[in-house]
Amino acid sequence: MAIAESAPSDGRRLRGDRTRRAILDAAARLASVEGLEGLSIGRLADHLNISKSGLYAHFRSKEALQVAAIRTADEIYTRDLVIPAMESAPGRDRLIRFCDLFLDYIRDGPFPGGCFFIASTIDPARARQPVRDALADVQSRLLGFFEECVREAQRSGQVSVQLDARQMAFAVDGVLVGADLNFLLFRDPGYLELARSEVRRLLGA
Amino acid sequence: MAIAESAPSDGRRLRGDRTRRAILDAAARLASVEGLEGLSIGRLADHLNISKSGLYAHFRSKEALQVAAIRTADEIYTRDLVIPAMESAPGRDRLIRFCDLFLDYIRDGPFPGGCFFIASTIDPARARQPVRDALADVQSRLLGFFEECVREAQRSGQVSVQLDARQMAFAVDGVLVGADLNFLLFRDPGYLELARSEVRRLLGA
DNA sequence: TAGTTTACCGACCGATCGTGCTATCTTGTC
DNA sequence: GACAAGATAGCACGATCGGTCGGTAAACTA
Repeated sequence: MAIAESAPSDGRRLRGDRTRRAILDAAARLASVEGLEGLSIGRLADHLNISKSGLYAHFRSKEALQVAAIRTADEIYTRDLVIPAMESAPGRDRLIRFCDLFLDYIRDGPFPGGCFFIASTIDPARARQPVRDALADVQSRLLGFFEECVREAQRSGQVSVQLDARQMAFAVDGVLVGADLNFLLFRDPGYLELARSEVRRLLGA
Repeated sequence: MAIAESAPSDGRRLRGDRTRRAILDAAARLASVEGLEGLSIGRLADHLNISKSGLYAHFRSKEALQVAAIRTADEIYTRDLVIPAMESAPGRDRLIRFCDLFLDYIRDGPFPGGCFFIASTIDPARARQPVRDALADVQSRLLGFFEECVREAQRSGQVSVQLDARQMAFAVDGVLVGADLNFLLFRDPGYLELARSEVRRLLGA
């Protein structure tokens, strides 16, 4: 719904949609390395072998491109991490599965600069409000997902009800963020394994 | 040792040293917002009311400025966080004290963009090797400090010896990084309090 | 076939980037 | 007072930034 709403018979729009998708995929990948602000229109166009003005025909401003890239990254993470994690049982298993997938994704996923959202969250001090809002929205939903997993795990007795579910969700988020940053800095996958152990320890598994 | 090694009687060098220090302080502050790469010589000079070339006379390249800014930030953190934390008893108390000081620093400290090093660690994908190395060195020492605190806490029986000290240090680092990022994104000090509780919970206090 | 819509391009704009070169002050030594 | 050293400024460079404009080719509609 977000991107394609044209008549499928129109070859012009089909071509445009394909281009737009290619731009957004590349933008999300590049932004994980350069950050959302550091992402430059010129370099992005070069990388796609199209002209800057051709790219600009699809997004009226850099800000519009940034917001669309955030939505694209969100869709990619949902497709590759959230939905597969949903196949695991609700609660602890699901949360651990998500974390494992995320840690794999840092090393082998399509984002060469580590997690797209962590790279983008640093920039927002400079970013304009719509960009900040889009990022905050994604992060809210992520923390909510974690918290719901913890609550479900508490309902089923896997995790002590003494623990604050919100705080546990925050702790898990911290482990993943720490893994991303330390792996980026040291290029040492050991931190990903450390994170894997720590998530299990946190959840008493 | 790092900066001033001139004869204290020479007014010329005194003036230069004062300027250099002012540049580095402002650079560290600005870099916490813009990142080390996003930090621009022109804006930095404007902010200090000096000319770009006047600034450039002190640092032969942007890279040299970046590395010097990292060293400066390191000194600031050592002065304001590490040394005060050293007044607390070794082990758990010292680590908790450091974390509390760090979380206060995010909100009220001299770095308006949150922790300087977290903001800078995102960029290094783009950064040149000397910059990466300087950042990795600081982070190594931080994790080492955490780990030593945990080990000492284990020696004195405050923390179970069953736990992996390296993993605990990593977990504490993750909580602090998560607090910084979530506070930056949501501008909600609640995440700092959440981090405070979580550090205590991790260390069994 | 004529006219319209859409995708895309080349050329260009003003601003800013990092970085040099050449003065010009100020402060020191003799 | 002559001279050197160091701090700082003025100016300009090539490159790149985000962004605009007029135009062309292709695809659709009538």
